[in-house]
Amino acid sequence: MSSKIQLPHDHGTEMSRLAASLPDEVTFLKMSDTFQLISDSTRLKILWLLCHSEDCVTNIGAALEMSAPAVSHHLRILKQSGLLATRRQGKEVHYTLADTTEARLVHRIIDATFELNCTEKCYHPAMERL
Amino acid sequence: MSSKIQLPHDHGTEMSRLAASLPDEVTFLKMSDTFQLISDSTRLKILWLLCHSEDCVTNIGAALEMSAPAVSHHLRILKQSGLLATRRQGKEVHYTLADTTEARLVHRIIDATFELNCTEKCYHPAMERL
DNA sequence: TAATCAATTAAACGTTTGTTTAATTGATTA
DNA sequence: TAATCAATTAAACAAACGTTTAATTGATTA
Repeated sequence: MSSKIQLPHDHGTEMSRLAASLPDEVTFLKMSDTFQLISDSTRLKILWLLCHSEDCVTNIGAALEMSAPAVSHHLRILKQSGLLATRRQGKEVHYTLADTTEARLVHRIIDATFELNCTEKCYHPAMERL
Repeated sequence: MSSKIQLPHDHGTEMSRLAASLPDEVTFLKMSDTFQLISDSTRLKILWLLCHSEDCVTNIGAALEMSAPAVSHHLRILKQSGLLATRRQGKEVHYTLADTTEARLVHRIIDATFELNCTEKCYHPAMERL
């Protein structure tokens, strides 16, 4: 039998059992941080592009009609969070989606949200979970 | 043949084709707004609870060990966004997940994120898409 | 109708966020 | 090495956010 937590009111719901099995604080913080990354429309656009291609800062800025510093600012946030990886190519820095579980989760969420059909190139076993 | 957008650099990527089929601004704003709702750990906890039960403000506050005004503030945001619905039960107000496509998308995202197994009770055809 | 409990609202506060402009660093090539 | 192009960093600023405390509204019941 699973444990319960005593609540002020008893409405016969699952709430007291749910409260007892609430994931811990750190998990909620990590997950809300991930959602925070895609809660800005500029970052969502950048990720939408990088889920299906890769390119330099200048091209990403041109595609979104945004200034280089503005794009760079968001790319830095996304890279620091571990969602993006970079590769220097001469004068340019090419950004790609990172090869991590978190990045694949975000990829899946974006695909589902925009109802894209992802090609085989995008397929990855860890993405099955969403 | 799909159209392209002229970019400053040509790296032979899909970027110029992607840029031409970028979803419109309003779509990105709507979707980032949805993610903004789950980018706060308190709201994520509330939604995690309400994805699988329903209850009054007092019980939700007790489950999360938070003050009534703080919980009420977030419930208002979630209700105004259309993610939650309410039902007055005497002195209490019971909150439930709304019966909308957006709410089902959020439900799916949360389940996938926390790797919950959703029971039949949670099943809904529109959720198949994620 | 007075008291009580539940929920919401309002005001205030400090914090975080995203953009802009300007300056700087990194790498290539004329 | 001087010039050029790409990218980043820094400072400044307004706007948005989440919590707290205190006051208020809504509904029930003694």
